[in-house]
Amino acid sequence: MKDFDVEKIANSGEVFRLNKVSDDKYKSVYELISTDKYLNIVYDKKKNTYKYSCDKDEFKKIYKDYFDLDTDYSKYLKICKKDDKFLKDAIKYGEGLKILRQDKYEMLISFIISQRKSIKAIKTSIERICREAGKKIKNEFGIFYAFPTPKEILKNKIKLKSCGLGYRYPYIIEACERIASGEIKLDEYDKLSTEDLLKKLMTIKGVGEKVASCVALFAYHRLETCPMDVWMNRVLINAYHGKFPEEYIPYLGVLQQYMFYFAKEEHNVKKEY
DNA sequence: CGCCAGGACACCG
DNA sequence: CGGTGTCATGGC
Repeated sequence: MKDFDVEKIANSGEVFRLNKVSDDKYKSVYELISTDKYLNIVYDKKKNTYKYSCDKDEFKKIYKDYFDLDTDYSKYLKICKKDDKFLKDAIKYGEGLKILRQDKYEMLISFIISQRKSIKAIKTSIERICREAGKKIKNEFGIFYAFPTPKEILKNKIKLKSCGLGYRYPYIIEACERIASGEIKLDEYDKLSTEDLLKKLMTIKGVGEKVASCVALFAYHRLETCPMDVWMNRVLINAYHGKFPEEYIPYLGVLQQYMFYFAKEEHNVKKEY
C-alpha cells in the first residue's frame, strides 16, 4: 500500500510507541502501543498488505480513524507549487505518511519530553516512564506497558526521576497535577479555535509554541499547524528563504510532515534547494 | 572526548 | 518585542 506506510510513519517523529520488532525477506512486524492498547501489525512484502492483531470491528472503530485511512492525501499534496522542487521531492520521498489522530494527553507528555532530545532518546525515555508507572499489558505477543495516566505518574513520582527526563521532570509533574485535579480538560479543547487551543496548551509550563503545535497537529488534527523545530527551520531558511508560500498555509502541518521527514532522513536541506 | 537533539524559560535591553 | 544564557541527558 503506497498511500499508507507504517515503516515511514514509525520513523516520522510524530508517534513514539510504534516500532519495528522484526524484519526478513517476506515480512516486517510492528508493534503499536497507544494509551493502554496494543496492536500488532504484520506487513507482507510480497502481497503488499497489512495484517492486524485486532478484529475488524475494533479496527474500524479505532484504528481507521487513528491512522486517518479514509483520507485521500492527494487533496493536500496537490497544492504543491509546480516550481517547488523541494516539496515535490519531499512528497515523493514521504509517500505513505499520515497525520495520525493520537491521544491528547499522551501527546502532551511525549512532546514535553521531546524538547532538546533526539527521536531515539525520546523513545527510550517514554518507554522508561511506561515501565515505571504504566499498567502491565499481557497478551499472546508478550508483556508491554501502557502509557501511565496522570494519577499513575503522580503515584510513581520518585521512580520517574530515573527515566532520563532531566529538567523536564517538574514540567511533567505539574502538567499531570493540573490534569488530575480537573483544572485542565484536554477533551474540552476540541471546540477551541486553533489559535485558542495553542494559547491554552502554552499555559502549561514546559509547553512553548513548538510543543503546543505538535500536540495540536498530532492529537487535535489541526492540519494548518506547523511545528518549527531545528530541522524545519533549516528547511524554511534554505529551501524557502524564510517564508512558506501563502497557498500552503491551510495544510502547512501536513506538508511540514513530508518536509521534516525528508530533511531529517536525507540530511539534504542544504544541498541544492 | 565533544557535539547535537522535533525547545522552553528567565532575564535582558 | 527580539536576542542570549541556561537547563539534563542520551546517542553517536
